[in-house]
Amino acid sequence: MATHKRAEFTEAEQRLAAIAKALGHPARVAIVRLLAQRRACVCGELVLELPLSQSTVSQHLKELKAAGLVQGEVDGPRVCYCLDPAGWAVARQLLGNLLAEMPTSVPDTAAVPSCC
Amino acid sequence: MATHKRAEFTEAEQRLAAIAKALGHPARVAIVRLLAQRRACVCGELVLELPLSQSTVSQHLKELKAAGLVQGEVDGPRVCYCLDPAGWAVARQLLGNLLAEMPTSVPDTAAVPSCC
DNA sequence: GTTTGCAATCGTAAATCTACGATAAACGAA
DNA sequence: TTCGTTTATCGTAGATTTACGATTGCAAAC
Repeated sequence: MATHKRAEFTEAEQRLAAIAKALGHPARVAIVRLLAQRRACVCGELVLELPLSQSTVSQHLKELKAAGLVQGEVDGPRVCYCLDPAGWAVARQLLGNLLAEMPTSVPDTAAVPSCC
Repeated sequence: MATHKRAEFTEAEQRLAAIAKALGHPARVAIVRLLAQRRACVCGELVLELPLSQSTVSQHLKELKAAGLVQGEVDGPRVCYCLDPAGWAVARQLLGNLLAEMPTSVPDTAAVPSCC
């Protein structure tokens, strides 16, 4: 039965979860890092940098695109992938909000309430 | 054949991906938010607040615990769940590092290199 | 038009995730 | 000890994810 009950949650919760999920795989973290370091479209070079096949990398890129973190533009025979600043602005916003709500350090007594 | 090639990636990449993955579901985002808002252990109250069954909530809590974001202490017949400040410190660090590397705004020309 | 090279998609397989009900375990209270 | 409450775990089912090779599609080059 599964079939996700995602619809039962907030729009913001789903958006944040989608972004987090996109970053929830080491390969995709590595990809966005590579794209950021080069500050350029790495196209198929990603395949050379990663221990994955071309089709798998393409799939990961598709997910990052779906999450709005990466853009792909056709550039002749190859495809230029860039980070999408707008998507990262949303990510920064949502993740920042979440982190701001979370306990900041161990001596924060508020995180360990009396009932414990 | 799949079986994840996670071992091929950096320790930091895997750690970050694991944290992101834990936050990659709306229910788990909702859970940590609930725990933060109450700043208390909500135990089985979470089940009342969420559109999920008790066993499913328990499973999500298990994953959050595995990611180090949540702690559970037995408190008599019930279990007290609290956010783990240490885990969130790591999350803040790793996510902060990543976000710092990413493009900050649309007019950042560096994010759209010449080859595009 | 044909070939070449790169990337997306298809098909496949195994593993994992999501979700639930049912059951078991742990604890306090009666 | 027995009962009720609370939570974890087991078993199950379907969907999704991860990964790969093979194929297709597309644009430039020949």
